[in-house]
Amino acid sequence: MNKPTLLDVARAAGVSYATADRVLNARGGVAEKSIQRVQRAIEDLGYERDLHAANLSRRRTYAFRFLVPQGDHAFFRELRHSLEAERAPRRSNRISIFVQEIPALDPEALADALDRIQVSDCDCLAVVATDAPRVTQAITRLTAQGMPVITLVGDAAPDARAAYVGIDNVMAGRTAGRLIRLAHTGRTGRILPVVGALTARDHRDRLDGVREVLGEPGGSLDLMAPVAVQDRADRMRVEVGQALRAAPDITGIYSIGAGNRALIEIMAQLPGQRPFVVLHELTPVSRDGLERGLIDAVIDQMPAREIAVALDVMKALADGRDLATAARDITPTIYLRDNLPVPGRQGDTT
Amino acid sequence: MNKPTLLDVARAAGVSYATADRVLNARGGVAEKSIQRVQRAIEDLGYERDLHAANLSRRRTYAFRFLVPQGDHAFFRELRHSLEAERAPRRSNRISIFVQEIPALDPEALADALDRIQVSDCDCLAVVATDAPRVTQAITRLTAQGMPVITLVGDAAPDARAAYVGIDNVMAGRTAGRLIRLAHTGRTGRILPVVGALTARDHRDRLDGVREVLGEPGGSLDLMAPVAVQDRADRMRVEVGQALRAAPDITGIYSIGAGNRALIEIMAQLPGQRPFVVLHELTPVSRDGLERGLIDAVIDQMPAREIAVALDVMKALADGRDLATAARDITPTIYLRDNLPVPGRQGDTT
DNA sequence: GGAGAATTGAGGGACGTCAATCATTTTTTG
DNA sequence: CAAAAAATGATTGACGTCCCTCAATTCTCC
Repeated sequence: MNKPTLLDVARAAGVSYATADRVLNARGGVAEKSIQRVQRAIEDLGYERDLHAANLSRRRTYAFRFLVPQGDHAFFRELRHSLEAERAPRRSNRISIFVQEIPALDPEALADALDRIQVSDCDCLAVVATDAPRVTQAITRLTAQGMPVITLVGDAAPDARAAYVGIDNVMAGRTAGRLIRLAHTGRTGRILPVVGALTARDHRDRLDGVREVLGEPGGSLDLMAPVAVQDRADRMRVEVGQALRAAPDITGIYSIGAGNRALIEIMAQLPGQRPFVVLHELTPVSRDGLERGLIDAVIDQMPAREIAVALDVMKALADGRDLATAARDITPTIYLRDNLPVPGRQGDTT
Repeated sequence: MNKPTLLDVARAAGVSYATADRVLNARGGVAEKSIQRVQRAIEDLGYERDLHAANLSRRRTYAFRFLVPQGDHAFFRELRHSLEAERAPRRSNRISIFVQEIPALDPEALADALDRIQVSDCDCLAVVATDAPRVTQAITRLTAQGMPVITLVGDAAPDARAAYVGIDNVMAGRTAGRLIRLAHTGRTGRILPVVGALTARDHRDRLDGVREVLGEPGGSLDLMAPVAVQDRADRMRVEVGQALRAAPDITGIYSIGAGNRALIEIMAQLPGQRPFVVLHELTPVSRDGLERGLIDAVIDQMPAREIAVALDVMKALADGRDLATAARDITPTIYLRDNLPVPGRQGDTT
């Protein structure tokens, strides 16, 4: 009735505990036919090793390291905050979380940090990656040396990293595009895309996505040339203000990056019917914008959930478990003013 | 450096292991000043009991029971499927899941089932509740007898149950309303709400939600009287077909319950510009409708996530942990054709 | 100061696994 | 067939906790 133990397996296989243990842990020195019998017994009894007892016995702990960008951008601040929030509950599951902050938007600095990582430093590494040659190379090295590496939020080295946890930015852009189309049902319009910089892969992907959807047949929307604001509110204020004066017939704005505080302020001051606005990341600022009706939709990648999923995936990797059983799908989530989560915690697990 | 053990605590407190153990597990027979010193040491060292070792030692297993409605409605089928999917991974964490199917839409049958549950049957109970007096009474009894009860998907006995895991249906209705408003930017329209039955609390809530939003100032949408189709596709086909013939100027349909296969078929056959359609629950049928562009948005309560969250909450309750640390917020999620999750698993944890 | 009660210490046997050691049995090989 | 090699069995002490017993110490109160 109860879960079978390894002793049950040994008895069922007609071998000693020691032999069953040798098979289970692949210690070698076991005759082929004994291996068969033990595996047969494991099958028959539905034996599963008690991971907790095993970890207890071998004093195993899990050391997981995260390389995340520095800086005060709301998204990464939230990401780091979620990591801190997971620290205590995970700790009681023998998981230690190490967070290392890396200069943002600097592939070389990231590669340097990756190069300094030793296999002995941790059991699994998660890195907010930028797809640069040296980064790919460093990830490949770590993987080759036996350390599982996952990419978080941004992907790189798709052949080497064990998994990517994050949204598909083309999908996110398409989702924004769909919302914009919805809001233009039965009318034409001009849409202004605002990016941080077109050199950023994620921004290009989102732009591609929105372009795909707006270009679908049946639409009559004019996607303007993107304005780049370096993720800065001051640039946003200037550039978007200028664009709106130059083209007062703008009916929609898709802000792909950061600096949205200024965008929301502009909307607050705009006389008459404001354009339809979609932007990314649920932050205190964007939440406030939604609640005050100054913007229409926020596309969020749920950083807390990303961290939770990343930790689950890392645990699975460290245990040598099959990744298929770990959910790692993160879908861009749409927030309108009516389905905002309660400000507290959401998406974490224990 | 390593996590302190109870032996470390005992030493730090200047007492024996036995005394520290007596304090930790409140076995009594300890002098007040010793209690103080041990608690002090626990604080100082940041000691946390190793739950896995403790469970191992006391052979603790968790028995969680779920009362879910029978029937082949896609949502509950998905809910039951998610429960099955969680069975194996949870089992290896000493959690046994028992699922008991209850006649759907039958508060009396549910109350009967609840009445038959003994405290010894399980460590925590999750029930898809209907807010009926006998149900409330049964939940109150179980709680009083010391079994934590949570409500799932549907709430009842808010004073007695330990937590509710599920979406806020008013919020879901509001979200639908917001989407409908978005899709009617700059134009007027008539919206047809379709419910299963107005006796169902969740349907009423959703209807209230959509009414709230459509009634907000600045709108010019006419919310028609709801049509009831008993969650059945055949009724849906008849009723909605009739409504569309009677009022060809319908510009939006909000389907609050089930039977959407027929709704999608109707949309496929409609000549010209079809109405804007929002419905609930991501199922193979609704997913297909989205992908084929026959409907516009699906509001989903993410059953897999609900189950995962419910299990986490139940574990926390069974361990006597603080519920605050368990995320239990489920927000209605919006799916458009562009942010559909990969059909496989999503939202589960291990 | 002494009896009785309260408190404390010491220890042991679980729980299921790991990672050893050492002795014994079986198989292989020349 | 004997010696060497391979395989197996038996056993042990962790890991951190629970739960129990028994004895020793300290305290309380008359």
